[in-house]
Amino acid sequence: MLGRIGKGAIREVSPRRDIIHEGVDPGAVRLILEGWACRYKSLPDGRRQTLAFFIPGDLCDAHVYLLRKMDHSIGAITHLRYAEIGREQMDALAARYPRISQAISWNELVTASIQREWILSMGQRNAHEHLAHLMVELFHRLRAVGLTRGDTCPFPLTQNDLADATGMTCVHVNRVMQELRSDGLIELDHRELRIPDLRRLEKAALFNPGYLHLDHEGAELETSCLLPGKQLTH
Amino acid sequence: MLGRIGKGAIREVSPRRDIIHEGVDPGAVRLILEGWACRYKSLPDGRRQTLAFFIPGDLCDAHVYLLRKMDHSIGAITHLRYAEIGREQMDALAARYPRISQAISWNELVTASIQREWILSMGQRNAHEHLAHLMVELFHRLRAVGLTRGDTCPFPLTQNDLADATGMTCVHVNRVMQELRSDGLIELDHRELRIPDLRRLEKAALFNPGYLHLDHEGAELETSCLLPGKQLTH
DNA sequence: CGGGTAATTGACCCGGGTCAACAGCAGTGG
DNA sequence: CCACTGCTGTTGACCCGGGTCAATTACCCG
Repeated sequence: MLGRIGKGAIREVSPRRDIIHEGVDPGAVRLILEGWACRYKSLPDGRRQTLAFFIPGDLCDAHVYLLRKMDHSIGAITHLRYAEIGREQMDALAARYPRISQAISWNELVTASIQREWILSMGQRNAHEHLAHLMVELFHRLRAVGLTRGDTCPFPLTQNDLADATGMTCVHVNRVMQELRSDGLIELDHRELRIPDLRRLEKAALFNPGYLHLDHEGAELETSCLLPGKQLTH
Repeated sequence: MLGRIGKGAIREVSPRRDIIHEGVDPGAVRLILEGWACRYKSLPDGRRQTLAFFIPGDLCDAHVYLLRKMDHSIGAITHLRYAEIGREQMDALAARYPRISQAISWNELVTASIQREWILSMGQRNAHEHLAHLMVELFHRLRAVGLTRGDTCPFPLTQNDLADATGMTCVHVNRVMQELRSDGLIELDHRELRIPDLRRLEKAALFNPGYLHLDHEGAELETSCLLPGKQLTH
């Protein structure tokens, strides 16, 4: 039923297009249905930092509409399909289906937790650990919404995207990725990532799954339940 | 009246003590009444990263009680006085005073926004810009809760604290701070920070105040309204 | 075939890390 | 009063992870 409510405001954008820009009034919440996007900020001189990646099932800032101005931008990485849910609609949904409101709060908490782990990565992990960590994180998140097949998952990020996200140069990303490959930790081909031995990559990344809170009692509450094909039992 | 409700659970800890540790069940929300604290994470080999600083009026993760386990720790920096507000109490408050619930949501959003700005700092700002930015941010936040006097504010952080927060070495923090001082951008003495020319420091920090959302229509909704001496008009 | 994006490589450089010693205090216990 | 300890700040010498610059090589895709 959620699907139907949202259907009035389904939008699509092409790769590398912004869907909302810093400084404007957010107005609505966005739910990613298909494709990847990213949240980013930039400095006046052009330096740019990716703050988060969004995959299907992710909500772009459920509560931002409380704020007057976006403090960051959101851009499509691949071709993107998303639902735009207006403020009133959102409030109505929350009031009507308490589980949705719960799911959203939970989603926000996990998002914040991921942001914190990114700060840890940027401050303390070296380039190898950082990139490895990023890939492990994305693999787990993709798996949670059923977008992996065995030990492989889609991976549309360019080395430039990885550079923006880690604060490194794409030249250095390239060199480190080559080492990860030659160490047999990852295989990357045609935008498909294969992780032959997840445990080994996790160890190399100093990965501790706790921050993703995948074990939560309300795991089935994930906003992925808003994705098409799922039913809310209310 | 808030004050009274909280009064049953006012606690104190000495400097450098943890008030809650990664892995445990949070159970309650904490409201800082006096002193500074920090949120931090560490890697198994001891590398440590500060994720946020808390000053009076700050709420430590209003919604964390939805999660089973803390994914980070919170430690006192100075002597600290805080209120512990249990889950039921929190829910009761939120139900009774809608403005409080609003204030909390707003606080969470700002906290997340600050985390994002930190990622930007870590990834794109150099050491000078990063440290300058951190000081400007803290100054603004302290001013918003009335803890500045003119161009000065308390500043209990050691160079080690700054190193943990910025991902630099305390040796390098030292050198950069000396340059900021010799450039006349800051004066720091006896844990008191003076910023002779805020605009100039902000420029050096590439500071853009938007992310703090200080101009929000509900600025008076800040959780600082939970601090003693303030009345809720409901 | 041409143009554009993404990946790769090499040579060189620099911001910031590492290691180690030392100075200034405040507290503390004798 | 003083020796001792521990924390914070400071300094110097040296090193390295990762950045910079620039050229080259795949790939698409129309």
